[in-house]
Amino acid sequence: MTAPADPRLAFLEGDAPDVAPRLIGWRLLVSDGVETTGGPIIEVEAYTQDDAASHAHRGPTPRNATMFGPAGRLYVYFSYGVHWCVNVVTGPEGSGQGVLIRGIEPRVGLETMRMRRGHTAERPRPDRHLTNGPGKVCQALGITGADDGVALGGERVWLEPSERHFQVTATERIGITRDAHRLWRFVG
DNA sequence: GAGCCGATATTCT
DNA sequence: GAATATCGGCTCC
Repeated sequence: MTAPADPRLAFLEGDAPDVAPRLIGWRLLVSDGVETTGGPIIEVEAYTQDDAASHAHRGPTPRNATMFGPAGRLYVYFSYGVHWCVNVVTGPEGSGQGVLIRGIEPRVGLETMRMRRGHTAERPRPDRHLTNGPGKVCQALGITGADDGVALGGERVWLEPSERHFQVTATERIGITRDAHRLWRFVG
């Protein structure tokens, strides 16, 4: 029994390149017990084990172990020794794959996200800088390594269905060199 | 806005 | 020692 508890999330058991565009529009929400933050997913990238750009390409390590677990969990890793980035794990258990959340529309818990991102009265910045990058999404939503392996659908983090139509465009992935030709970045 | 650069955990050479 | 699924601060437009 490795399927996500929520039957609406059964599609996460598909392969990452198929799941990724379908995640566009789903509202990603995170609660710290007091404040809820999040918004619709608008930019993602797929990573598979058969993909030289993926952390899973060379097999399981302590860092990427969650990618080889059941679909519907978060894989959170520390990027460049500086930022946290979050994936939604996809595919059958034992396959190393996931969908990197590169951007959401900042909609829920705006004040909390501004505070976490350092958008203060002393240093005001436009909201468009809140969640327009994988490291920024984690900072605004309060996602850290403590969330690695957490299942979607609990009290901590969950998805809600899209409330409107998103036109999805496929492009090359960003910030990689190996297997960069694959059109596995999806923007809504 | 574009271009350069430093931060530095994890993994690989 | 080098590369990496990134970002913010800096300079110069």
